[in-house]
Amino acid sequence: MNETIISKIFTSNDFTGEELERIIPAFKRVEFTKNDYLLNAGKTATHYHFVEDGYIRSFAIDTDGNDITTGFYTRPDIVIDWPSFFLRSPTKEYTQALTDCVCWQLGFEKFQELFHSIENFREAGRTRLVGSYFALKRRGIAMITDHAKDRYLRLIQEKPQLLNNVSLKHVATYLGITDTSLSRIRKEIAKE
Amino acid sequence: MNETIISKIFTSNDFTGEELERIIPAFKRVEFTKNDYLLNAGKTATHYHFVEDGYIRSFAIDTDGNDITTGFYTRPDIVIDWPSFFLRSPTKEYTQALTDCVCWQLGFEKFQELFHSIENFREAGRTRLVGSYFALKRRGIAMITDHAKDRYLRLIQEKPQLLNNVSLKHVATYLGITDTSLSRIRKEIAKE
DNA sequence: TTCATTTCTTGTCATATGGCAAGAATATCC
DNA sequence: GGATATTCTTGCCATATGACAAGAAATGAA
Repeated sequence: MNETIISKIFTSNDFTGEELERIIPAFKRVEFTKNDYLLNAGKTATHYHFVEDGYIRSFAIDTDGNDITTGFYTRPDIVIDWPSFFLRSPTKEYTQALTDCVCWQLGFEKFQELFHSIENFREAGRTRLVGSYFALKRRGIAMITDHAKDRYLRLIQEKPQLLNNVSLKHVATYLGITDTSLSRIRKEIAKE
Repeated sequence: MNETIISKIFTSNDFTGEELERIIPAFKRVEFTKNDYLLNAGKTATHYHFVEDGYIRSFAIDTDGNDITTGFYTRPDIVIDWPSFFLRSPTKEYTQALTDCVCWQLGFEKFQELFHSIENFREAGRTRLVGSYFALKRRGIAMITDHAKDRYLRLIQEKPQLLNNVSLKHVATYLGITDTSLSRIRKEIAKE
């Protein structure tokens, strides 16, 4: 039993020993170098990953050609393009390593095999997807009701190490503002 | 074979005749009166609905007590609180009829039965959920990159009849602005 | 190290949107 | 049908954020 992030995510709380013996070895360790793309717009996701180490972001290009960060991922997050992976269709988002990363990867075929034969695995997947849906909804409401400063403060509270590892311009687009505004917000917070 | 919205959603393109004979009668016709709640915050969703007629919205109450519309639904949309229904957990959103409505309802037990025994049904459900996820993501990006005016124009293009059936203050919160601003945007568009 | 590139900060000014309040229009209820 | 409540519009002013540009700082490459 190796002490990877996978064995912390799939535990005997939720799975039988036999199930774990099938699930855990199905994941393959992969490394990414800073700026590598895990997935490109136009391609169909054939794998998903759990982050063991490092920082990853997903982003979209809007109609004016601007790069908008849609998510940051770090240990022990899942990095998955749900629509692309499940609908077997080309994605419109990019997924990119922001630092050197270690991930654990699962391909679609093995996923299908586990999904169809292990009910607990199926349930865990559905739970995760619905959890992502919920998080997205919360984020949407925060975009409407909170000021950028509040969203920033919440982000650094939830992912304190993020700022040491990713550039502010990516944080800014994630928050829905420009890098200029973020710089001013940070200055204002520093003064307090 | 009655000509309901259900028999337009579940067709022989995606299901066998036998499957349809099990699925279609599982839905129950229900009516809601304007302002009825289909689901209240704090409760767990025990059903979901397809809209045959009328307008429905979902909304959340933010930390300052403001009512924020998170979605509008009309024929042939599905009205479902994904996290609550699938995770069997209390929702934080309200779902409310904005006009008198006719819907087709499916309860959790029958859903489970169909979900576990009909693979096509399972696939259709997953597709729908992932589609909702994708729509939410698009909306999030639009919130960041588009001006309220653009979001408004897109909304009336996608749901032209909406404005005849729901109040502008709900449209405003859905767009992420105040009713005052929406009023000015409409005035400006009218001038053009 | 040195040069080039990228990122971050700061200034000035423009603009989208909000807050509040008052009146007008509309819908609702008995 | 008339009273009441709700919704919508409009005016005034405040503010959060953007656009652009220039310089400072940090990072990366040779």
